[in-house]
Amino acid sequence: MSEENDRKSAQVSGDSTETVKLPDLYTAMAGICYNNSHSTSSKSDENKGLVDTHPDSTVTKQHQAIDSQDDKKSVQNTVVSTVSDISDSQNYHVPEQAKSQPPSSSNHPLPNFSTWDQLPCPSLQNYPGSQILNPLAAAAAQYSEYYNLSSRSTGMVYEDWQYPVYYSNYYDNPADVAKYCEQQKHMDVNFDKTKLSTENLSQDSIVDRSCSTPDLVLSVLQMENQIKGEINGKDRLNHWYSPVSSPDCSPITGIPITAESPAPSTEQDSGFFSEDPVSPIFMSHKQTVTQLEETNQKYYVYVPESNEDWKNYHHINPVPLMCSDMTRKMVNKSAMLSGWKPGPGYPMYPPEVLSRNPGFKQDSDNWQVSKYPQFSMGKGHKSGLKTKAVRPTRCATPIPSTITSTGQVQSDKITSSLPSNMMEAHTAANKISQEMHSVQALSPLEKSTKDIVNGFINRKPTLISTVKPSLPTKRKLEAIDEKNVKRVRHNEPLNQQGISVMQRWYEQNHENPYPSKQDKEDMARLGGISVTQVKSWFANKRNRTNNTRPKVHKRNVEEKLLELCHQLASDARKSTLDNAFVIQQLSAIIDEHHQVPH
DNA sequence: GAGCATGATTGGAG
DNA sequence: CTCCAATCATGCTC
Repeated sequence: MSEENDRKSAQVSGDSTETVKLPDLYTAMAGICYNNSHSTSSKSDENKGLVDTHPDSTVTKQHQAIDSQDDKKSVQNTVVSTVSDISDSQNYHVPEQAKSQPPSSSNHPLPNFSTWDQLPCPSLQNYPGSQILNPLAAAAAQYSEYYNLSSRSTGMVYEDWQYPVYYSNYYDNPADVAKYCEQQKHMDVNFDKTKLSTENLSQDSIVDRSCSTPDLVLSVLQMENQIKGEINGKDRLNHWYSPVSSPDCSPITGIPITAESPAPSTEQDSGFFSEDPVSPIFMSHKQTVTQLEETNQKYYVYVPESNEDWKNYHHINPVPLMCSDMTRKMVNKSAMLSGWKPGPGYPMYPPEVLSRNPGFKQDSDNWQVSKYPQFSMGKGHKSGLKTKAVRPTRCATPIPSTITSTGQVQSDKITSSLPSNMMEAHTAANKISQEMHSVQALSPLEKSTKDIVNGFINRKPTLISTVKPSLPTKRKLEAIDEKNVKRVRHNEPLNQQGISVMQRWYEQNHENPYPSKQDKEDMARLGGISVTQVKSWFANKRNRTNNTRPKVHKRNVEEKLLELCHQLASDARKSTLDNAFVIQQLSAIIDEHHQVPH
């Protein structure tokens, strides 16, 4: 690995001693793991065959207590690894004997469960000193495609990308599938409903939605494997992208989620491709309505208050079916070790239904924004028919009917512009949501959890659209519109990870603080910000530290002139300088000045 | 409210 | 396109 790669790896992995536990497949996919800094360092020999032992691998008494409660349940393998291991599939090693040597449940660091329903509600658990981390963030951060894809969401998203998520959210029973197919047929989008097979759905799945999110995820992973045949030789390429967007969830920084954490979906990384990796743990059948003072919008925030709620998590969880290749590897490996297989009851989508738009260039190693403009129209889609991406999540979904100010205008515009089927689904989602869940205040959760929840409640609103708001070209025009539209701040503070990444680079390159395009892209990716933000940050940084080329040169010229003046003053007493020498020195400085571009 | 820090934007230069 | 300087916009502190 090159030195640069080493550096990048170090940046991604953060503290090399940091321990991240992947409790199991399910929690991994939920983007949750626990980094327990207060735990004891006990790891029995029994587990050594299973885990990638690490000096900091830890087990808490609390975990053990939980474990003991679940001892009777079937044992799941637990993978404990360092972040760097997770970040690098090659290092993500699980010993061979793990397959034949199940862990001792008494030493199992986290709750055992073999099905989704057995996973205790995370928000009810109190892991002292634990932080919510997201190992997938680090893994996904290495894939520039993820970010590029997100950043080039210029307002139009090809319909292909909507189907998987859309379908999975709202049409998970045969009746819905049929309805959906009918709608598609009606829309004349050259839609072949046979591609949406329902044969795997049991008749009673209408009421028994037994397919959990992990089921779904692995279905997609299986599908991804099929798709992957189309793109042989493209190691970096993934058809699905990790639902990771909030850098502060990442073990890169180890920063826990707080009220200051950025919204999972921002203007810079459109929500569709970067679903909130954390909020799912707060989504369940309980909801609270919070009025955001700034926007006067109401948001539902789902908070699991019981294990029962948590069990029902997948009923409303719209985790996008996107994952990085690394995620796939991780999940597949975990699934393999646990012997877990996708459960019945969920339709398998053939690749052609979900494949990337045909405009995608497969033959280039440089998949860059500038080269490949936003999704071109391809076969199977009516020319000119593009739809705005809908963020089909019910986490923090604005309720248009209750919005009275700025946000309402925005939301209504978005929803009313949706295709009828999406509009219907969106409405239905909210309706179902309201029917299913009574509005009530947060119950007394553990303080840490409550704080985190409040963080989400108070975070910036997430538009249901991924469409990057089109800003007026003139700010003064914006001001005029302010009469009715409350301005959305354009200078949201950058996340700490992004700043630290750029700061580090700047300090290391103080003499030449001009990152290359690749450097900028790397920093953007690692920092979870856009390339534009990187550019802007460096421009401001250079300017405000008087480190721009013109300023540096001016300073150099001034210093040389000053030095010459000192020399003149000094040598005047000695009378050793003649006019010719002074002129020569001044000319040299002037010549140098003219050579430097401004 | 002033002062400051910071992020974004603008228009010009190259 | 990048870079720059100026400026705008916003939030924070006092």
